[in-house]
Amino acid sequence: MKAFLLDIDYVMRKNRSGVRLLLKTPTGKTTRAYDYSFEPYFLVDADEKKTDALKKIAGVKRVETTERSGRKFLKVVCTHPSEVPMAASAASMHGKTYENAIQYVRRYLIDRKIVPCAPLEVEADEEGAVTLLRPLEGHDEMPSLRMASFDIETYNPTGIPDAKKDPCIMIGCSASKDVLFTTKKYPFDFVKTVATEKEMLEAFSSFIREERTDVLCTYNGDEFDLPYLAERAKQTKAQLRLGRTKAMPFFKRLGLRNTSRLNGRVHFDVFNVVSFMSTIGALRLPRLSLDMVYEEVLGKKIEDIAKLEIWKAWDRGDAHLAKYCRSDAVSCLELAKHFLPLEIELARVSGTTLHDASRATTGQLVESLLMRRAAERGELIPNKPEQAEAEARQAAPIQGAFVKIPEPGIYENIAVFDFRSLYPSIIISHNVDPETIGCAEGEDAFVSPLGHRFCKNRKGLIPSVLSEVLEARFAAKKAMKTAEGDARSQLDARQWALKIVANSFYGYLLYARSRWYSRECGESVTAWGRHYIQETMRKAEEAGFKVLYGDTDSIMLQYTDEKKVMEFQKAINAELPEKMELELEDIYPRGIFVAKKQGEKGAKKKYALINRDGKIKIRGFELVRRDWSRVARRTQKDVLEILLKEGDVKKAVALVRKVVEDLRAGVTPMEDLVIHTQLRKKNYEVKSPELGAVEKARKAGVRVPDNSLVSYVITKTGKTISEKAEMAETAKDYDADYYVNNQVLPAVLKILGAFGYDEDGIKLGGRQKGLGSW
DNA sequence: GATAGCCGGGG
DNA sequence: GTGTACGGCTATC
Repeated sequence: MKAFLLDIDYVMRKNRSGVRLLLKTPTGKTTRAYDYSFEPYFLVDADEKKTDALKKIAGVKRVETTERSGRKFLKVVCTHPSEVPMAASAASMHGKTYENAIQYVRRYLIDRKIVPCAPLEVEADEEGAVTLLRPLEGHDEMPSLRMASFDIETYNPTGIPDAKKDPCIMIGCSASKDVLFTTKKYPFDFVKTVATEKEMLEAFSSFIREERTDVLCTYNGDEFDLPYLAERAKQTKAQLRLGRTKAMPFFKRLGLRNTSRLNGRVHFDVFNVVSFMSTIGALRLPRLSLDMVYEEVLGKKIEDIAKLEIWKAWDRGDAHLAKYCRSDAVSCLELAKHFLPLEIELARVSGTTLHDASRATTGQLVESLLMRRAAERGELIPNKPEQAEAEARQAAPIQGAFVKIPEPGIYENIAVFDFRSLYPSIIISHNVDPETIGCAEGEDAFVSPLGHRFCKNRKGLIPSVLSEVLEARFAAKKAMKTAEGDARSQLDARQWALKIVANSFYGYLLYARSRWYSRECGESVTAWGRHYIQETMRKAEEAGFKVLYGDTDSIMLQYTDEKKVMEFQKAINAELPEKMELELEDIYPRGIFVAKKQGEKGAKKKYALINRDGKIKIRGFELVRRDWSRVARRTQKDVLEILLKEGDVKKAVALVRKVVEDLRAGVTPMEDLVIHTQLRKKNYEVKSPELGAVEKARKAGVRVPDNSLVSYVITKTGKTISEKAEMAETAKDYDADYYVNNQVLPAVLKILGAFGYDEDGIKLGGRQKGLGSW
């Protein structure tokens, strides 16, 4: 039969080790298969004479010879995966050990050439034991998966929920239908009322089973919902059977995070995906809360409730709570559906399971792919570095990219160029690889600006795999042009996944825990990068452009004649090595560059541009922070818009003055003045404003838990700021001076400082020192 | 400006 | 369970 691998785990049955495959057939059936035929092993770099000594090590079943990278190694086969670490450690006295720190399941996937989420041919006997398993060609789409999501609410009046004592009060689910399990009655069809918490956990488990869920989605279920429910099940003696067996959720540490796995279903934690998107810059948000992410990604608002009000709403029997809980489950499922195609493609590109791919860092994705390809090429997979080595690598930074610092100010007619995939194209064009470096003098080589020599005669693993990735992306983008509907969106997800992986290779060369770390390769890449961008800038100046700014792989030029822009691009591309290309990103009628700090000269990485469609592109500015009042945030945004759309600095200053006047006149609405800060344990020597506000509230008998998100206003009463701070609900007036001097002015000075304005200048409306022509 | 230490998401 | 792994921001000197 044809099938797709949804998940795989290790099993031991009748003292035999093997893997359990979770498979999805094209007809939509989800099924299981077992394979006990794969033996764990590791390699030793030692002479055959050591065979007998190695055989005597506990757990060793057999010793064979094998070849890697054209050299002989001893292959030590163990009976069980769990014996490998001890056996490898014992074997290390006979020779250096390799490929011993590769998880059994991963080794299985590599050696059997099985790619998760990609088509396979499987044959199994009646008991599910695999008799044939091989990969099939092609990029067939995964059959559609049955998805469900859930979100829990807890009763925690004393602060952060404690699963040992605070009960779970609601479980909202979204699948083929929305159902909410709780112990109170609510006037909604989607609510299922049960008698006890125990019954709630069990009814929820049944629901997930009845839905025959393949992918169970959560938002931070790895660290919150699933461990919490597991503990509640323990406390209430409930059967929490969320998998396809009787087993409880399975918890495991993955680096510094916990993961929660289910038996026979994929636990898809959307928060992991979202934080990954945030770290690669595909999602730019100051906070990754479910409501903010939902609004940013899908453009829809969520039912909202203050977290601290949940227990009160429960006590009151407020029906709003049920709606809120459901909407969290619904939005979680929608986000999961939005990101799943990309994660499936990342799993296919990297060769890791959906579970692992959706929790992987970029380095892990690249490493998985390289390990696979190295094995296919018969090359030795290098070891991970020892702790000391990793620390030494981390402590030795290399010279990075070139940045041309711009003159702060406002500019018109800007053409922005980017080198397409600069670092990947440098790696490929110059055969940058830890194995090709160090080419002998006289041999044909690419020589980096730092003098490192990369042999041309054999193509390295890294450039080979990277060109394969870029070519696959090119093919996917080409196929997209004629594809429609689902096929098109699958191709789009695929090209995006390939882009993410391609862009991670350079970082992987310098990642401290990389198996293929090479400082020399990394610094050669940036050196070539600096060379190409500087050469291009020099040529731009020769061609009569003003080079405003440049950073790593992008160049911003000010032009007088638009026709020259395309001519310049053509001329540059004619001289670049094959695979390298300068692209015109966009034309911007206006842009501003801002100094990093007041007084600091440069404006590194801090700019805002507006294109011909009026779309604003902002880089490097502090994102909207919750601990700024709305009046400060809004004024900053308005100033930026006036500058970009109208190019009128005076008008921007006038707007700020109006805001200042309103504040002084006391007509600014109170809700624009609220500052939100998370209450944290602090030393009481320096009292923070939020702590001042909380202490006052507590004195008045209001219960404010530790770690609350506190909303306060700075009032007129008191001497210090913390004395003046008062909870937003009870604040009657506000301190205009504070809002002018500590909120609005600092926010706008980040921008207007670039135009020579200082605090007094804005207040008085006059221009300051050395202004340009605007 | 360096560096140590904290925190994310969840209720 | 062959593995024990992050990175950005802030406070503080």
